[in-house]
Amino acid sequence: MARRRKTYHHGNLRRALLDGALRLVEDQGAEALTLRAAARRAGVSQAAPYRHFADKQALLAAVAEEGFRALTAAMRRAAAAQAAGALARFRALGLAYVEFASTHPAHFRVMFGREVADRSAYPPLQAAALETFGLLVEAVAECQRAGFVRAGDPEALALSAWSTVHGLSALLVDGQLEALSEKGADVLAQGVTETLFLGLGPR
Amino acid sequence: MARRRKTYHHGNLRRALLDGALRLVEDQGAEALTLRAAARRAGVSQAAPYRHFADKQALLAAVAEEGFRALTAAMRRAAAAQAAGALARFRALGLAYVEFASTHPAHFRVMFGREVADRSAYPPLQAAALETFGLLVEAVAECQRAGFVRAGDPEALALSAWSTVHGLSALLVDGQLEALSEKGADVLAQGVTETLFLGLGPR
DNA sequence: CATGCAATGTTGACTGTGTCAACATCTAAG
DNA sequence: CTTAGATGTTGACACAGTCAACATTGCATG
Repeated sequence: MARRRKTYHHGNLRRALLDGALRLVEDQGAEALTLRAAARRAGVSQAAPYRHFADKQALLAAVAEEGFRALTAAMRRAAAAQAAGALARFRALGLAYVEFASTHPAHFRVMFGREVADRSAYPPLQAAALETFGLLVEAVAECQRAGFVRAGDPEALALSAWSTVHGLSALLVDGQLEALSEKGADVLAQGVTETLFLGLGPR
Repeated sequence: MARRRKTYHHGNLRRALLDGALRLVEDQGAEALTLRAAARRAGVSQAAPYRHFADKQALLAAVAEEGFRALTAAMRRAAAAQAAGALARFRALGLAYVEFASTHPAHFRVMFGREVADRSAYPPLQAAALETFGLLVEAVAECQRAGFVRAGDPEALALSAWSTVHGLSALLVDGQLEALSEKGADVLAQGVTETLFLGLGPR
């Protein structure tokens, strides 16, 4: 990698930087993501990234944004694989969330961590995150119509769901459960969503 | 502050560094915590901290440990203020957890984040974290005896509770809910724990 | 009490990072 | 073509973590 390029201009440096950044995060963790390292991977000088990203945070924001897109896609895929009804689809969303987190812990951390200090400065990031949450809200509404979830503000109920799966994901990703349980992420997710659905169900 | 000290030796540099670190984190966030800044605050040279902490992670681990102790204390206090029964005490634990997080977001992030990469290298940290989780397990068991929580492995059920309150806390602390809701942390916590208790309750 | 060792601080240096200004090169619009 | 903007490069600065070499001091032991 980092092979010499022939032309002075790169051609698509922005994309190359992003790809390099994504690989750095996935392979070596968020702290390995450095502007200079990304530049090196793209075979470009240390200052070149500044033509495409205002600063390191902007690059991180882009990485986070891609993460939300990938997460949303994975959740959609998982739900689509369930023809068996609204509740099954809802559950699939939650399990996919946890699975994404445990499969891509470093990426997950960039998506939610504070490396990107002010989210509102990156509207595309915010939009991508909101779309993910939207999946949950829709699923709640659908389950309400099907009688699997009790009446109430769908957003508020979806927040319960989000908190549950996000909490488990965060604890997993941050290694907080290593000392506590041998069980795999999927088993834990099953257990936790079980309680969640009992709580969301009609009385 | 950072006043000149008279003696060559500081007297209690370790404690002073920890206090400085805590203040830095609380006042300016985790990224402001730098070994050099902590040293400055203690009125000591840049390399002095290395006599008391192997590296930056060790200092962060100590900060995290203090955080868990403070969190545990706050939860105990909140539960003790509820004479009204097992379920009320359990709820108080959860609300105190979320309140701690939203009151000390930066500290909370150090406690759970990955700045401290390998927790198992810091047994006191792990112990402090385990004690916090222990509060939840005990509360679950107590609630089971009182008939407020269904039968089942207390640890597994406590993990549901932990996931829920931790998830909400993480989302709050990371600013993920700012674009979503005007409600205060306490209101959100009420709503989320409501669903949680419905899910944990006897069928 | 003297002394010498281990603990504790200090200095100065090295590497790596984010960032910027000044400069070089290329691309495409007129 | 020409030339202005876009895109890369070089060199520098400040600051961080960390280490080796050195200075100072408190304390246990003789």
